[in-house]
Amino acid sequence: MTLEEKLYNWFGYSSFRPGQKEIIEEIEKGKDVFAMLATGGGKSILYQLPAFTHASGLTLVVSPLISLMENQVQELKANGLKRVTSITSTLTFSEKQERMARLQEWRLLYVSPEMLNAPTFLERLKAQPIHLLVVDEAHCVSQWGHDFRPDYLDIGEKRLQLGSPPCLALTATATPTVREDILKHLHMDSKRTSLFCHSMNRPNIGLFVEHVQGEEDKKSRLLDIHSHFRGPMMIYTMSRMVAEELAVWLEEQTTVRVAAYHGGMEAQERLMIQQQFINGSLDVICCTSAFGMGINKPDVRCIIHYHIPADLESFVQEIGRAGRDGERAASIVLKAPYDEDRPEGMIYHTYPPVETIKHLLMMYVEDNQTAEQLLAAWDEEEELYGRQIVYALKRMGWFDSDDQLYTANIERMAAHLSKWVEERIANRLQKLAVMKKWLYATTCRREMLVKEFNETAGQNSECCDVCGAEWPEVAVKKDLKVSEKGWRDRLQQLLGE
DNA sequence: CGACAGAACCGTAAGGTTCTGTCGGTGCGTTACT
Repeated sequence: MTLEEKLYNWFGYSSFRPGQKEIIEEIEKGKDVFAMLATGGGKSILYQLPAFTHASGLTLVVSPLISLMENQVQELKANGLKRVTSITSTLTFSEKQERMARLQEWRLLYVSPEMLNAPTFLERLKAQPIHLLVVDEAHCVSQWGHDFRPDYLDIGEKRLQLGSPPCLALTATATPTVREDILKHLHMDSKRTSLFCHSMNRPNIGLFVEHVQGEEDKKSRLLDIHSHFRGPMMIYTMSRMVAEELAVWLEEQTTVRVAAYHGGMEAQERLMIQQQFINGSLDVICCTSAFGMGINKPDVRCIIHYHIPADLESFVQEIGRAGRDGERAASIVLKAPYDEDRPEGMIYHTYPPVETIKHLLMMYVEDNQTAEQLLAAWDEEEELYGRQIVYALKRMGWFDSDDQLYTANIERMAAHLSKWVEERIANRLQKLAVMKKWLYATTCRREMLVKEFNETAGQNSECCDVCGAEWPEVAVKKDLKVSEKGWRDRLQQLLGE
């Protein structure tokens, strides 16, 4: 059976999208593959097809968000592909046991890197031949792994323990440095890995940066932008509070249907807002970086950065959510003078101060605690610090087999940890510096952006403000809020006020 | 680390200056199988 026939029989598609077939062929040969494909470019079929059509074995997918896993599982099941599941913390203990007991039945299993790192789970998994290990959103290995979710850095080691199955790393955006980082941490041999890198450039998204004086200017520009674009928009801010305040303010000032979205909100509410935006019953989302992964809405016309992101990769990820339908769209950064220094505070805030490191190490010495006991002593706000430190210590090999810390040389450990923190901060400040440089670009912004990804810009229908481009004209839609309000009123009348 | 809001201070009062406290992103896991 040809690949096309398999595709039709199992998924009902009559042809592949550009680039898909070549990648699947490499996977079927058992090779390691790194694939950078534009979002919405059909990444999941790359491993789903081999997973179901291959004679035997399990395809293990490591995915960053539980909601993404659940979406995928639901979608496949709805298409009649039943031998797929996920194992996550949302399940009860017995549900987890039940799904693990049926490992040989599943063709496709979705898990988080943290779950993969759980010893009991890994032991069960080792008994099962793994046909392919997929790392979805692989940029998270580099972007989140080094401090926020350290388990990401262990996927490569777990891969070895699972008998080194072939590995497929998937992402939409990765700079050359991030790419190398991913290959290194997943133990993919760069000489023997097939690389498929489609351009990250999105020619239909115009790039604009506006240097404004302060909050008032930003807000008045928001109104201008809103009345120009009309269509669905996303507004990124750096704080949860600002996201909420902006949503309220826009609601008062305009007729737009708007909601806030950030990581501090209830999961159910987040899900609801996400769906309302996707199905068109919300026009604008004021959000933090929590919003976006897995959002595949074709007609987003404008991405506004009310605050600047801390690096260009995040920026590219975020603006990439505009214009998926190929129609004209825009990225607009509103930058006030002090904005460029804002992320710096956040970067420092992420890592434990040197005194904290020493304090933690002294606690180890005095109480002779294990890593787990020590982590339990940290309160929630400091949990991240505690985890970073414990993780760094583990990496440096300073725990014995009983999870006890070697306490021979605390001063030396503290020095090493401080150096590690300094390097992380320096690394992120460096990335921020590139972001700042881009904001002050005096030559074509697109050229500069794609150059960071080792590409050239080529033909673009929209360019940037430096090149003299204007906001793209987009089809003006009807004023949605008015009809929505009418609908609400009618419903209220039906319900008897 | 650093921006900002609000309180405290100065004092003819009013409004300006200084001080203090608060705020700042992304998510997973967490229980025990016979």
